[in-house]
Amino acid sequence: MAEEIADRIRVLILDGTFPAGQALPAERALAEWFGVSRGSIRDAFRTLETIGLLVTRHGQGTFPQELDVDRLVAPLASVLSYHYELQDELLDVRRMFEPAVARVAATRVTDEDLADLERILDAQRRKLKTGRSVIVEVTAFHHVLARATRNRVVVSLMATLNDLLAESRKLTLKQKGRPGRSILGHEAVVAALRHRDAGAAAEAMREHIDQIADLLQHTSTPVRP
Amino acid sequence: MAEEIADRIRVLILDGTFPAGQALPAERALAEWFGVSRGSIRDAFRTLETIGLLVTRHGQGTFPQELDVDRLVAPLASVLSYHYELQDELLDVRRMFEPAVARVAATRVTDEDLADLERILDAQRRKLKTGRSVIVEVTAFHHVLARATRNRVVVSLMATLNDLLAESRKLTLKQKGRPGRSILGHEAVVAALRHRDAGAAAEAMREHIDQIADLLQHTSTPVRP
DNA sequence: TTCGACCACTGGTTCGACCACTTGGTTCAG
DNA sequence: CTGAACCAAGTGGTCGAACCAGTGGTCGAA
Repeated sequence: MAEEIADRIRVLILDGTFPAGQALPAERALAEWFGVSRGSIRDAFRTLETIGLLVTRHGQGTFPQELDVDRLVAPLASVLSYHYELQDELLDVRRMFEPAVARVAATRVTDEDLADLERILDAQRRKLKTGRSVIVEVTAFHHVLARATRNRVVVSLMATLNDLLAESRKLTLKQKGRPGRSILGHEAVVAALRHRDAGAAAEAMREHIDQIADLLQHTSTPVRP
Repeated sequence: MAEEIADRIRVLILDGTFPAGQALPAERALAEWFGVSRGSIRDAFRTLETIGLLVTRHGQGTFPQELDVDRLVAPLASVLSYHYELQDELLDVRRMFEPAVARVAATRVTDEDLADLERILDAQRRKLKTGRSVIVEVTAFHHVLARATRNRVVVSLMATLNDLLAESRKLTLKQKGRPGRSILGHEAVVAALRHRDAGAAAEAMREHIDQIADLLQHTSTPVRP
């Protein structure tokens, strides 16, 4: 079966027989090697491609892909984003998760991280004055915060949550006075980080998320596109 | 391209044109309908299959799959499990996440959940007396706890973490006196849940995880297989 | 009615051919 | 010698036809 081929190729990639950056044998060669048809090889390649283990380049070959945690959760995001009934649960998760992230970030944050966060807040303030959307800044803020934990899995999970919550953000950030309140929450978090105060950071983030959750609860559910 | 076909089919599934439980048109029919070859349809099917949106049954047809969050993160787990250097970071994540899970679980736990938890602890105690491995019970404990949050995303994330941490569990649970201490932590959590005491539940879980982290820190890193 | 053979579907696989793209060498005009 | 244009070989992308292998219904004989 093609599934078995996929498994065998996966093992060969992960054990280093096929190093990243170097093209795999051609589809035709692999077909002959495994004693199956080229179609089966292609089926296997499609599977490995969608889980982010391979990338094919027309005319050049098929290449093993470096581990990229972000890409691994991307399919999750793409599918879940169609299921709006999960949005509440995702916010729930974020409410459980982000205060802890802020707490850890406070113990590991670097001056560079703080500078980045300040820059983001500055940009956010400028956009607020002209009434432009601050979704980009809000998302970036949470990303840098996750990065400050020095934990790749945290960064990845946060990226997923950010993607999935983009929809609800569009909603909350449109509301009167909401963007202003959002930046207050962020500023409180940054202040806590600057003092490396883990408890205060977690508390500030908790309040921030609670505010958002509160707003969402008082908002009609988003219309389907 | 096959990728475009996959997108179009995905939309048709998610908007209900192809309801779950009812077979899609045959590959040959879809090929003609979209004006592409059967191979391209099959390529698209493989992609949609690996992200858990389709399931094919030989001789019967191809069926849209009900949303199953577990299946969505399964590829993540399968790949990450090959990268042992992420284990520390994963424990880190768990330490951020599980106390919050326990906190929320305390507010939503049902009597059935509590009964299940008690049953698991009983089994764990029995196995302890005979010195058998309690990995299954430990894993089940965290699963039921996640279930008690009534949040499918939490259950899914916890399942992933559980899978990924199975390796390190084998290590810690082998140590002298460790299984006994593990059940003490679990009992404290259940006691807090029984009183619907969110703060105590979170605190108990925090202590429990800290103990595990402590043990892992004093343990040589696992050998690569 | 019951059972078995058959048939019409389904996906699974194979093969051969051609197209599209990339690369690197070759050729030829300057 | 230089540079541009060309060409050929290799790659993945696509196509079509054929056959294999399961599934479920139909039909007919017992």
